[in-house]
Amino acid sequence: MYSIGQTAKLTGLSIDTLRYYEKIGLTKPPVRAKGRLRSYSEEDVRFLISLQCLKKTGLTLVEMKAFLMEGQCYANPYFPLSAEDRETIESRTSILAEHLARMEAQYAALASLMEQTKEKLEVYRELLAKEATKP
Amino acid sequence: MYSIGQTAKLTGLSIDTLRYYEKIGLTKPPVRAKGRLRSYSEEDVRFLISLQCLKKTGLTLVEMKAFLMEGQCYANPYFPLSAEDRETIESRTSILAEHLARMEAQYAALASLMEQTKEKLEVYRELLAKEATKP
DNA sequence: GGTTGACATGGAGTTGACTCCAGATTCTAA
DNA sequence: TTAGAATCTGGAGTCAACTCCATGTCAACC
Repeated sequence: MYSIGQTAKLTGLSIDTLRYYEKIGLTKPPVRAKGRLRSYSEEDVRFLISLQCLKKTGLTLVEMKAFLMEGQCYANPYFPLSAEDRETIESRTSILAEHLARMEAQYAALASLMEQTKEKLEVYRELLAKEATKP
Repeated sequence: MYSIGQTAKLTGLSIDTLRYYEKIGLTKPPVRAKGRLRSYSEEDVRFLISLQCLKKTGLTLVEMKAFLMEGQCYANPYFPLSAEDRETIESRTSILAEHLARMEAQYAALASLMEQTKEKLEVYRELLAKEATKP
């Protein structure tokens, strides 16, 4: 179990941010050591790290919250779904599918930008190379 | 030439955002029709669209501004560099290289997230398929 | 010739995501 | 036992990036 300070260091999030995420309900309140101090588990830490990955794909905190609530199983795809009814499964599927589509669009845009950037870099590098071999 | 309203529709940016970008110096002031009304060219529109692509790669407006100023050649890689001195070329090269590295990291993170999401989707779809074939 | 609609300006307000602060509590080391 | 460090709470402040507002100009249509 980690203190809030250790958790901040492990995840790269600030102490304030950890408390903020808890306040807005993005993370569940962690256990309290001695009934007072927040105490984060290994799993909590992994979860916080995966949150940052999701964030990088451009989701807002509110979207992430909705995403995680709807698909509780994000952490564990083998979450007991058999008890869920068909509609719930379909809803989760469509949320994931939409999110995937957005990520794919972003992926394609990134790829094209990277390609352009590489070409420009090449032009510069050639220029520098030519300069270097001048008399 | 397009009015600010038409430009907003074409680019997906709001009228206020177009004026805001101009105010902070991210875009150059467009020609004024009848000395009063902003009038955007095809090229202005293309530029605005490419700004949005850059933005999606996670650059802030300030970074984008610096990026575009430093490497004026972003729009045209064959910009007359011969007149520039070696240091300027090196500076542009390193800005582009750093930006490329960031994009590559983001690209890898996205790929891994997409992979995970696809796996989860697969699990759900199988569940739905099984349900469908039940007695 | 009056109303409508698009656009202008300067400045204020909003939103999301933190970040900081004051004052209190508790444990730890000198 | 007192000073320091880490944490607590509730609430205020900040920053980027818009977004809205009041008021004014102009051209066009009825």
